[in-house]
Amino acid sequence: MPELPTAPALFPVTVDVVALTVRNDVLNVLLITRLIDPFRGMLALPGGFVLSGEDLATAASRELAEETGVDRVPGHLEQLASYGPKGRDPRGDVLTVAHLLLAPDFPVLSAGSDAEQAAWYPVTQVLDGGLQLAFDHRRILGDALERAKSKLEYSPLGAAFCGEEFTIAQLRAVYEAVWGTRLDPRNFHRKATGTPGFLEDTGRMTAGDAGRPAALFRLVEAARPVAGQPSRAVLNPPLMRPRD
Amino acid sequence: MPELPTAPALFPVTVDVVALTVRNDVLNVLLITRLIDPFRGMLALPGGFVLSGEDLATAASRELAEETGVDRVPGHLEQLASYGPKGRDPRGDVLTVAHLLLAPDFPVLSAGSDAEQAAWYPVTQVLDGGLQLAFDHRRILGDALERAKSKLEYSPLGAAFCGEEFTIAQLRAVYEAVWGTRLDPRNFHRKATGTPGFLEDTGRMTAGDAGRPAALFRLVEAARPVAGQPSRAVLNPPLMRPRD
DNA sequence: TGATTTATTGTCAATCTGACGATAAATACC
DNA sequence: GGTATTTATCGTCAGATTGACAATAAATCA
Repeated sequence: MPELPTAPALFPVTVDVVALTVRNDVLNVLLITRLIDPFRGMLALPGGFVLSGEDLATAASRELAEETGVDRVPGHLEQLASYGPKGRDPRGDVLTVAHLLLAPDFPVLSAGSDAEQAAWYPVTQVLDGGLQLAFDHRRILGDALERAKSKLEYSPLGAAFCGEEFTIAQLRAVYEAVWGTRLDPRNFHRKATGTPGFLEDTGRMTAGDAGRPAALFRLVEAARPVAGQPSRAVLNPPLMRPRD
Repeated sequence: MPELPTAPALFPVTVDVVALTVRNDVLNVLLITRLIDPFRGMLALPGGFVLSGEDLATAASRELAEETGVDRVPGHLEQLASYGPKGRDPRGDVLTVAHLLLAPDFPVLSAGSDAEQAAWYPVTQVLDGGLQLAFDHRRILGDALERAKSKLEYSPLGAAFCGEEFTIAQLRAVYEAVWGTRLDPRNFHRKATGTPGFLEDTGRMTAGDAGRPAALFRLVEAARPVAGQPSRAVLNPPLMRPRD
């Protein structure tokens, strides 16, 4: 990074949040309906401008709070990627730093008539179906989905979609929803419980549901991801392990 | 992303490039010596301001070209992460979008006396040893190294450090340098050549080196990463595979 | 009281992995 | 030239992992 040449170009910077959750065994994304131009009336990712003196993670959680009413980050928030600044906003060059939130299903603010209404939408409806998104948000959602899929492969972040305590079946439903596949319950159980440093039996059980009660697990403390930071691989062996 | 409120804050945006290569079996990073304040005389990552009308990837490759003299991107360039804008530049809030370049060893411009001199430095000297970096570049380098390490685990990007054609031993040297470990040559050979869709035998052999000549391989066309885009996992099986 | 549903434990063959022996094919040394 | 050395490559074998699927456990449902 060299000196200020004459005067460097200045850009408005926004954060956008791709909030994903699993509802009714289907992956959902949180979208708001835009009330003003450009793209008025269209669906968009929640987000907004970074304020001066503010950090990216701060801005992302602030915008999430403003547009959904949550009082604190309800899951795992990490940076996804940055887009722009060229040619993604009709008003001019705007850089956006997209973030990814993996969270249990949480209620969104039922805002008044003049606020931007946030709501959950099935991801497939947006990516395959006819739902249009503002700006380049469709591409961002696509990248977010890719990231989420691969995160499940080699990190314990699947648990971020569950609450504090969860059953193996609930965890499996997350994998099935994100990957869009079915998994063998018996093999999944073996792998999930057999992976060292992943799950911890709470000793408690579910009750009241149909079928045999299930044991409740929680994420091992050390496996819990640090907010905003990349999470260490836990589930998968590398290409090859060191000999020493 | 809502409307322009009153007037959104504007930020200078820079790109920084963490260029990694393997020289003499050791992972090296490209650094420049700063000629002006702040941090004059200190080592820093190559980078600079994003110009108006420019995209991030464009800016990154332009800055790399300006500071090293390469005429085109000499390896795999992808976005790493964004940092700031708060509290990382004494002159004020500056957002930087860090990029990661994985490339074969390439010569850097021997600039005149008034240009910023770029040179390769062993990564361990920076992270463990006494070398200080300007701004938050030490943290960025640390993140880049983490990313590079994990990329090798589940993507074919190790080959990005090699030239067009390479031997299995050269590829293994990459893994050993990035991971800082030793790998069993026989098992590595088996895994590398046995992974479908990874390597392709060119039919040609090395000659002149000590020992038995080695077969030359190249990356399978379909496995070649798209510049700037995340690369599909190739080497490792996922946590669990779809049943259907 | 079954019938049904869901959870959990096993079993077994195929594959993969890690440790390491043996052989192949070049250069290096004398 | 002949042998030592170096590096590449192929094989072997036991243990771990995976995928397919049987069997059992423990609840609700009808």
